[in-house]
Amino acid sequence: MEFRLNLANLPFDLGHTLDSGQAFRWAQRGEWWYGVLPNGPIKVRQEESSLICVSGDEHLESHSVRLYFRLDDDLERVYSKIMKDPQITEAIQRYYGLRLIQQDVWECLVSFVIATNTNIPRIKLMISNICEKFGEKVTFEGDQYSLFPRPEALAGASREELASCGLGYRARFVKSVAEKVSTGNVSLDELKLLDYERAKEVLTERLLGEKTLLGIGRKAADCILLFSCGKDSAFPIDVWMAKVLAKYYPKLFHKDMAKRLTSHVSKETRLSGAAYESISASMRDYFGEYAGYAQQYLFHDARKSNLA
DNA sequence: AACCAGGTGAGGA
DNA sequence: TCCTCACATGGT
Repeated sequence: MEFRLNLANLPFDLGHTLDSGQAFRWAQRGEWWYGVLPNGPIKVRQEESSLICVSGDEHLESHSVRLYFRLDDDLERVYSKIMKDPQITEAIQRYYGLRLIQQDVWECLVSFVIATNTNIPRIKLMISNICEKFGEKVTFEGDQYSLFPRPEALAGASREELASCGLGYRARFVKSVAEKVSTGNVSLDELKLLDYERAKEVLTERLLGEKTLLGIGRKAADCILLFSCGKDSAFPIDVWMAKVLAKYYPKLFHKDMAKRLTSHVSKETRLSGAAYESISASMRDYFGEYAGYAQQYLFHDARKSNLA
């Protein structure tokens, strides 16, 4: 299956989008980016005004790819809404065409459970390992690829098997969420229908003092909602974003919150739950309905410029 | 050899 | 509710 999507006048930069740390299974080989969508492997390449897509999946429709890369988002409109200051304006200019993408919710959820307290190269390695060990195999252009493992496959894995993928202490969290999802204890389909606050409650809820989804805290929940559930106002705060906020946006916060941020950056203290939510809400107020887009530009810019 | 990485859960004041 | 600590692993 091969088709090309018309990008005429659409701001879109495939490279910036796939290199921005929101999805972990894309790899650049030559002029192509290779990835695996829920239904199979695909390779994509950008020309001046079109996106060329090649997949072994005969049922893959161009519509699915449009949705995945969110090509129907009016990026100029997004820019006009979030361009509030020189910092974000510069990031937009540098990474013009970077888009949020709409990932599969289950894959995104597991990815950001794995993404805690580690770095992006190792996140990619761990995810690649579990796909190879537990994912269904598919052939594309003579090479073997692995689909992302279904919930049942990871629920059925032993903690040792998962740990052997390099997950470390995350193994028990991954097994736990896989069990909750595969038994239907938690429904991921409903998340897109709920508003941001309610969806975040579902992901982070405690029943009788016990967490339903182990390994998903405030930050992971925000990433999942932003990258797979269309909650564009979600504003995840990780160590990079804390640095950005402390350095360029301290005036947006009350003195005590600004201090907590700098103290958090220098590892003296951690952000309390209330502090995280307060700061994140301030950024939602500041950037508006597309605050998550702003976050992604600032995050990518901070990483690429190796912000101190 | 400490320290860091897209943090989180558990336990106690 | 907040603070503190442990946690697997691989790279500097």
